[in-house]
Amino acid sequence: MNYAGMILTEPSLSLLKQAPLLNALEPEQFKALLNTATVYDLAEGEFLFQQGQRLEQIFICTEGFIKLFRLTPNGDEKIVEIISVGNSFAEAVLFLGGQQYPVHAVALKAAQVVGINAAQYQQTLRASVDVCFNLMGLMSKRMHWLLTEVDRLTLHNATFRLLTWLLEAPTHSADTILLDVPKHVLASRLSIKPETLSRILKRLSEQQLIRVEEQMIELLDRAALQTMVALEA
Amino acid sequence: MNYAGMILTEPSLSLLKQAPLLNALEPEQFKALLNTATVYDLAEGEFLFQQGQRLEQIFICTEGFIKLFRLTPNGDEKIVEIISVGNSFAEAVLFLGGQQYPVHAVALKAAQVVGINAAQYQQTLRASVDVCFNLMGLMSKRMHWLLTEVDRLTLHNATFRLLTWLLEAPTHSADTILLDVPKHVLASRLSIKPETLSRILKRLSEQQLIRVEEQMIELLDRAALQTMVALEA
DNA sequence: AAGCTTGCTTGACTCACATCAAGGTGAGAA
DNA sequence: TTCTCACCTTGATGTGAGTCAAGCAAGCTT
Repeated sequence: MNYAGMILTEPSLSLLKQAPLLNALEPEQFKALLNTATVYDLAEGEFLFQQGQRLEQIFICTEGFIKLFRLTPNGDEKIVEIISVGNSFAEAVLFLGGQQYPVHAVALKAAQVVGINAAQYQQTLRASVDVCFNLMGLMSKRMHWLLTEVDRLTLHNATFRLLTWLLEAPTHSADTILLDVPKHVLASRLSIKPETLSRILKRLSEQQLIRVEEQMIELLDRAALQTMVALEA
Repeated sequence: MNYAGMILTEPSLSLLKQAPLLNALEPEQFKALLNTATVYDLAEGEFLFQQGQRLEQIFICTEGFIKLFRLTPNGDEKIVEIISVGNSFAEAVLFLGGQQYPVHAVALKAAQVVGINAAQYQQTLRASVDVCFNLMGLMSKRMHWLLTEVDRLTLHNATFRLLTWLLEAPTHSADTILLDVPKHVLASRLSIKPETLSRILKRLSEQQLIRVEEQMIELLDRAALQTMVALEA
């Protein structure tokens, strides 16, 4: 953990400037925020913060992946979101007003995160309606995403959730998806057990719809998959 | 549908003024919004808008209940939220930017809704950071709620969802809950089938934890229910 | 090389909840 | 009164996905 102005490299800096949370700022405002920002370099598996913790910073990921998840006393874990480079999280701190934060945050692989003082960012918000609008747009997007998430969980089954994920996933080349996380993480993301994911992948393979090889999933018949989703959605 | 300034009764007006969306407004701003607002008097079962529709208004419920729900082609319905008097909805319009609205809205019983011009409200937002903060606070609360909703759906079973609902429900007197909607609506709200709800209620009754009579649910042992929830939560 | 660990797969079993189907009850209509 | 319709209940049966347990392969360590 170090002060941001000093140690951030150029690529990270330009990433920060582009982040929706910051991109409507005047250069001086941006600098001011950076001066009190802290940089966290996290090793794989290292916690950034824990559920229930009281936070004073909002975060922007500049390297690696951050996994946000919830935990039940019996140890069940549900991944709420995987934060990738350029995205912010924990903006809720701005309005939660002293309440505790609702998720855990841990680095999936080595990651770098910039923490921005929430109180100070609030001042910035108060100073600029444009920045407010940026943030509101962001929140509204997140809400919409959460809404469709609730949808998927209630209206649809595990296969459907996997299918929509597959069809929206960033393809490496044409119809090939390269998993950047182990399969059990994907499973949790989709709220299914690793065993079940394995079975579904197997079934889809037998139906000649996909081909799985290690970390790679190839969509053999994208059209067919799309109609499967369409029929049920 | 009529112009709001003319036909709104006094109680509805004061309700509007208290709504989080509007309560930071200057009196003139409030009046200006009202002048272009429209009032919808809906009969039971009447649609306010449909999923996929392009909206230009945000809404505040001043009477009755509005049910927000999603529909699949095969007719499955999932109630996303029940809006009661004093609450706003469809604020997402402000940031969705010409996209279609993600839910249906229909009156559960006779209801009155005030529709406020979204573009004009945006102007108001631009004019006042305080109003922005109000709205952001509102959105952040909703997001938090959605998050716990995803939680309940994935981490917990139907009985648990009913229990948490029971414990949070507005009690009529002491430990008596009076359902203001038919049971199958509650079922959908909890993402379970009416039959299953019926069975769960029966089981809890047999365990002497609750007593059900028509529209009334009495919590016979609130403490026991709370520990049940706590054990699993 | 032998042993451990981690991630993945597979099979047998279980269980919560859905589905299908058949009543029951009360309110309002004819 | 009787019909009908909406709402609710109950039983029989089906099924998707979780649980438990065993085993395999690849990559480590020592």
